[in-house]
Amino acid sequence: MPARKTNPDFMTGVPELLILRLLSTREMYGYEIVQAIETASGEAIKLGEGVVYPALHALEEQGCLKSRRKPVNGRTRVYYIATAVGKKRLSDLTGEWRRITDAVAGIVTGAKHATV
Amino acid sequence: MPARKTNPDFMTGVPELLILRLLSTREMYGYEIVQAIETASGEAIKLGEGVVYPALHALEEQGCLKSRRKPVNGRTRVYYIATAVGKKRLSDLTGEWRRITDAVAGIVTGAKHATV
DNA sequence: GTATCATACCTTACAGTTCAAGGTATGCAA
DNA sequence: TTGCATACCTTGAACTGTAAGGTATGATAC
Repeated sequence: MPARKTNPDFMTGVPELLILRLLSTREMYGYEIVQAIETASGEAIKLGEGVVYPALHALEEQGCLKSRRKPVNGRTRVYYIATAVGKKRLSDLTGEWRRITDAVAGIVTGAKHATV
Repeated sequence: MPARKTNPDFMTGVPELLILRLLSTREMYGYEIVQAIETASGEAIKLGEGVVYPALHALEEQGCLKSRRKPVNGRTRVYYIATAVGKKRLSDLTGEWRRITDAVAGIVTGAKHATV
């Protein structure tokens, strides 16, 4: 009852942003993304597979990603990469992310907003 | 149907953080907080009353805030201010906020994490 | 030969959050 | 007396991430 949060602070929308960012450069598969984010964030962000797979499916359905199956060592991987739509989306999301975080930083840092 | 979002990106936990920040310095009332955040954020962040009032009540119940009723011009306002517990909470939240946003910035900016 | 682990994909139940929209009531201006 | 800004509050809806589970393969260890 000490307020157990299932949707942790400051994480909403972050998975989508990071996934689009990673896939805007090169082709990757789900399991790889999970670990890439963990590594690239210095362990600060760990996305479960329950976040990544549904996100990939949703993004593909929206036309932001396209996928292809590729057999590797007898095992099949599903590789995703961002489409033009996905890159546009990434650009929009990045701008939104900056807008919000800059605004929050301004207030939290006490910089108020100038001699008000 | 184009994916209407009710829980906008990057806003989870932000109201709590901002409210605690404002009330860590001086006493304020709900309606005032709504407008203060709008102004201080340069219109970037606008919290509805449906977000602020429930948040105030929850924070008070958790011991993070304390309130007192104060009549002003025949109208009654409920002023809130952060307690020691609330300041501790603010400190924790701020740290968490930095951790997440720094990590995201690192990836989005393409700085990956090489050569850190 | 079989137990276990890492890989690799996937789904579901749950809980918490914000938003939008509504509701009450006062004081002041037109 | 109509309307608006103030000032408080609640409810329903929708979305999101988490945790936990489920399937199946290949490699490693015993």
